Amino acid sequence: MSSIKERKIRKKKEEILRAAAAIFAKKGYHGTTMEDVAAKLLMTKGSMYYYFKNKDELLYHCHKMIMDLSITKMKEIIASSKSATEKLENAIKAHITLATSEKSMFMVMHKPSQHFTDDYLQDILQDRTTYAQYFDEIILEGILKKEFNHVDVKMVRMILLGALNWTQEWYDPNGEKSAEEISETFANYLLKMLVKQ
Amino acid sequence: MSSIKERKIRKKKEEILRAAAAIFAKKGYHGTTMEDVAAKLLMTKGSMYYYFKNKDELLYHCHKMIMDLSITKMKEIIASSKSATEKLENAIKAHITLATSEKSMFMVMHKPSQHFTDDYLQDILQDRTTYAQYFDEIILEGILKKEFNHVDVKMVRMILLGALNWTQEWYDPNGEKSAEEISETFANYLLKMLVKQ
Amino acid sequence: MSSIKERKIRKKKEEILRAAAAIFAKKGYHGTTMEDVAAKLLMTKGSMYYYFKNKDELLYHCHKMIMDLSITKMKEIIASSKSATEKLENAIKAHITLATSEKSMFMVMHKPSQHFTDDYLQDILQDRTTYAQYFDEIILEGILKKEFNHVDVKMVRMILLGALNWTQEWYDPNGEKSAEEISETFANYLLKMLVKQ
Amino acid sequence: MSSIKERKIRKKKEEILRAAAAIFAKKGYHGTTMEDVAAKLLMTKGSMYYYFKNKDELLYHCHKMIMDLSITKMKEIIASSKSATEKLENAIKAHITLATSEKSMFMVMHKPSQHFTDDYLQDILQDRTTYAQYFDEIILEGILKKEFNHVDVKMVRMILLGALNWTQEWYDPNGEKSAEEISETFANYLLKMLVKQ
DNA sequence: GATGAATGAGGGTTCATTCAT
DNA sequence: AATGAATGAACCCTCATTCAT
Repeated sequence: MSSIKERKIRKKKEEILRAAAAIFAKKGYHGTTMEDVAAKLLMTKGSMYYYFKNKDELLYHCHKMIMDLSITKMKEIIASSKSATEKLENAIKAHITLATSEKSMFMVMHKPSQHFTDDYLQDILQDRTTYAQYFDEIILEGILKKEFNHVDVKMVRMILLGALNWTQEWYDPNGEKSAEEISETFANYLLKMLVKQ
Repeated sequence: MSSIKERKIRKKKEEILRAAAAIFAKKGYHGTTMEDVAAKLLMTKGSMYYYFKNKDELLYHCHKMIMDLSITKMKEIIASSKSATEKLENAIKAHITLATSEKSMFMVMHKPSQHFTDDYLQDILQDRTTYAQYFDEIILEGILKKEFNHVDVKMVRMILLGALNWTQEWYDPNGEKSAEEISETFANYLLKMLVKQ
Repeated sequence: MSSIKERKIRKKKEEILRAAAAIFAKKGYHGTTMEDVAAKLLMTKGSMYYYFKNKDELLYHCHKMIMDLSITKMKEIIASSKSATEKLENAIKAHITLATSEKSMFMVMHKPSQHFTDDYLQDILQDRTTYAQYFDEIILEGILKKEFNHVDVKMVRMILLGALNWTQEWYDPNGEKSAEEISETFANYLLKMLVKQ
Repeated sequence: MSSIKERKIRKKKEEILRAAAAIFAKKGYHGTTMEDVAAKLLMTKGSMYYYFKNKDELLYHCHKMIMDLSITKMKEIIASSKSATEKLENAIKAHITLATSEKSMFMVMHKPSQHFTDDYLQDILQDRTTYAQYFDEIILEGILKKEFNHVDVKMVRMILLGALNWTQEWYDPNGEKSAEEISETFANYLLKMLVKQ
């Protein structure tokens, strides 16, 4: 049970993470100063150290925040009683939804090995593997259920994730296509690689 | 006609760019120091300024080197008298070949807007647009020649480029699949989105 | 109304400016390192950037400090209800007093165009012009009131300022003549150029 | 007797000194790079080291060049069979002529103690003392010959030199007054301090 | 005599981090 | 909980100087 105090702190932490993510996304991790983040929050540099013990921690928790969301969502999808085709469609849509609605957080995740070493890195890579495996699972399920062709699971997953992650490089909230429409289109085209015609 | 001296200097510049790219790829642009690059070349920091007037210039010329190669290759492919299907296959293969054989250079190109401003950025973005247009051209040609389905050109191109660029995130020269095999597999799957069945 | 904190910071800034001026005067602007200044104040190089955002700023504020004093003093003199002769005497004395009591600051002002560009330079030159005009004003007043001969105002002003500024090149606090005496002597001789005999 | 070769070298050295002086005057000693000087002469940095063994030497010889001219001229004036008044007039004119015609060289001489140490500095200061003494000599002669009032020689000399040196701060070859006219005016006013009326 | 290339010592500046208040 | 001030380690870049060719 969390006290009001704890909730307040947690809320503040999240605010900080969002501000940090926004700036990391724009300027890159190294290009961002603690000052930048503090300024965006109308705090002072020093104050942030009360909530996060250093800059790495900021980045690490950004990763965690988004990976937690992603993995939770995938678990739901996997657990649903849908066809593999529908699951994959949903996974694609969920990924794009997250990549666009949480664009900054998502962008921050680029190249963790450039910023972390040791434990944090292991942890993050583990999350990524987990996430990838969910995709593999769906694809495999589709193959077994004869919904999908007999594809090279890993290769197909790489194509999927590549296409999906790339969205955050070009997606523009004010662009001509909404995230929703992009999702539809992507699911449509990408499934052509898989489903029997 | 270039004198021996000019050739020597050009060679040196290329050496420097390769060393820089390798380290940029590993540590990121901001995470790389001029010292790092110099050390890799057994030079002193100061000497590098004889060849490139600052760190930005190093990054910029890495971009140019790889974009020049990419665009040149694409021009060849476009100009060839092949079917659109074959052209797209070749483009996919060429992209993967470059992304894997020149992995470091390729990785360096991530997020130019985080590192450049103004003219350099415009120049780089222009190159990217040009490159993207070649893909569009092939796809369009395929549609007109009835080789491809009537797809949304931009969306398909985005899927293609996403999948292709993502390779450099996971491709491992010592991995179980060679770049060649990956190319084949990718071309195979990706074309399913396009060609009539 | 200034808080204690503000006063403290202002005091610190002034300390820094005085230290900087002392070293600029001895070694010249370019010959002075931020380290030099910091060392004199028992600070670290980095700390100084908390108060002044760069080395230029240090020099600029030295200029401002002394020009403000000079101009304020001149305004007083001009506003006083004395004869032009007395005003000029007072101006001469004031100038020498400042040039000797704030020797370092004064010396720093040499050749602003070698150190500044653009706005700062314009600002400084404007102050100088203002200061020069006060001298012209007094001389002109003297001429109109028939206290002075009908001299070429600008030339006489140049002679005056040249002689006065030069003092800081040779004045020695331990020398045989006090600043006071020098003032007297200078006023005495220089007025001979002007007053009717 | 100097060979053609020696003369050629001497000429080149003088060219270099003039170029150096011009840039020292504009940018200050520390603000000037060997590259700057070389570029102005269409040479390479390295080549200059054939003629002058380092940057200090460049500055030192600038000083010497102008001091030699100044002192030579003063010797002539002193040796002439003119009245003290005329000698002083000539000295004033000579000084201004040099300060304006060799503006750059003249400006270079500012604050030798900021740039030299030890022997070079002693040497330069000695030259300055010598030069100052010539002025003192003329003033003293004027007093003894009853042409001048019984003034404080050193003070008057300081006023004279101050006014004269200051000219190079404001003299503009395209200004409304020629160097010639300035000389006349200055001699006229400055002598008022000295000559009996 | 001239030069291209290299060097290395510094200098200005930035910034993550700390800590007393 | 917050902050102002200080620190020091790095980093980019400059430049006088050297030297083989």
